[in-house]
Amino acid sequence: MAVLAQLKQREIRVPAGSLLIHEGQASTRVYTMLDGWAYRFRTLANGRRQILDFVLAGDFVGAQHALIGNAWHGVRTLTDATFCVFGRELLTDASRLSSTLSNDACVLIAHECSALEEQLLSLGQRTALERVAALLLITFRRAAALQVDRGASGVFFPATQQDIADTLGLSLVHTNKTMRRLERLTRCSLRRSRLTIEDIGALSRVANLYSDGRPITRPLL
Amino acid sequence: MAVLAQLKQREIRVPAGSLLIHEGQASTRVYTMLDGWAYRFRTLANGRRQILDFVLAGDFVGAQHALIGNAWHGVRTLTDATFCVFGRELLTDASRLSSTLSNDACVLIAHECSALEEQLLSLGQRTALERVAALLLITFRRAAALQVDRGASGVFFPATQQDIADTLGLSLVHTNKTMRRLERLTRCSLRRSRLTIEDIGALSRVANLYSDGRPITRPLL
DNA sequence: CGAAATGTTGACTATATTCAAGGCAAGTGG
DNA sequence: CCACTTGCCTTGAATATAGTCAACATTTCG
Repeated sequence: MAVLAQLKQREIRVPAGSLLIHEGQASTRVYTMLDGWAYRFRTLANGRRQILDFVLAGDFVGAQHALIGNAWHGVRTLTDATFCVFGRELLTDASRLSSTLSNDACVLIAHECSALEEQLLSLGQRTALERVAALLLITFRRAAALQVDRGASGVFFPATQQDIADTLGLSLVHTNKTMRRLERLTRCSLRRSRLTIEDIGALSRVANLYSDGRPITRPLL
Repeated sequence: MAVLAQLKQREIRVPAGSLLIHEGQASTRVYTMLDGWAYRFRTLANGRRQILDFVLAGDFVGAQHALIGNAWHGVRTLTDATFCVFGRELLTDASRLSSTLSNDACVLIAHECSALEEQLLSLGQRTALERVAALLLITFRRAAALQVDRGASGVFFPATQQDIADTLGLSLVHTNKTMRRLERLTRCSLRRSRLTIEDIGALSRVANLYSDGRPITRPLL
């Protein structure tokens, strides 16, 4: 912890819609999100965009860029957000600084891999309805875990339907129709950035999630 | 290196089609593949299978399982294969053992993340034709890098069309038709596990890859 | 209040899946 | 050596799923 505090350069506050990291950028900084929402994405030459995952408070940003040199995804904020800024030494020299720190970083990246795999399962094998259900469920769990009421009053989820479409590899129109259908089927709703789920069980059955709902424990940086 | 040799428990040789790691297994061992082909996968409750990526010589297997406790993918061999077996201390205590080792492990996992992201881009945004092209191209590059002739004579790629279909999130039939079409368009071919590419440029243009073709340098374990 | 962004719906089209049938190649046992 | 099986590849036809286009409603924000 003392080591962490020493490496911390400062906190930054950025407005909604900011490009925190460019695609292909070789970043010398690593961030952890303290507050707000963002997403990681890649864009194809023809302009189509794939959102890889959403970034919430506590998540790591820029690890790949620091470790690989330049990574091929960008990061953009969905809301105003605050980040804690570290130098890349946090990762590249972690083992020299603190053995637990270094190990924690590895574990966090491994968790990120695991989340990407679940998403891959969605895009490859799930129907549109299942994809939407899986995304809402996973997002709900993550956001709810950050709230004191554990999501009893619903959670804030600031993605537009276009964002969700780009996450799930579906068209905007089809995403819209599928969300309305899911809403009818399981009484979950996402209106005005507020996600509420009446019957988690019903949604889970539709989603066909791979991992069980066990709360994930992971280190904090 | 001395540390590595000390951690190495033994080498194992497994036949084609073996399940090296079960889905959901909490493994205490970590492997690096020395020779052969394998793939990582997850299965849905309804039986549909998503192949996450292919494992070639030099690749790490089981890092997630060792770091997270239990990870949700399995690993199965496509050919007879040999692995180098390490205890999980390789990862969990890496920083105490050697600072470069610990950092290298992080970098390898970060590369894996990056590869998953490219695959996510395929499943989410690319057409069937583009997906096949991207997979063949990436696989060709990886396999060619392991050969002395750099793939001049083609490379060995032991996946069946069903495997490829499960990798790309397509049906077997559509995969077949698309591969035939791609073969006509770019004069690449995959017959009897032998992948040859006449015109890399043509294939690249179809594939619309995100990352450029720069050879990837990464640490070896 | 008005403009711009986001959400909603229907009709039509394209892409991919499913079903079904047959082909080829490698391996097995008589 | 040859029939026979088995696994994998190939193709066409019918169907389902998702994408595109277009119009309009609603919300958000300046």
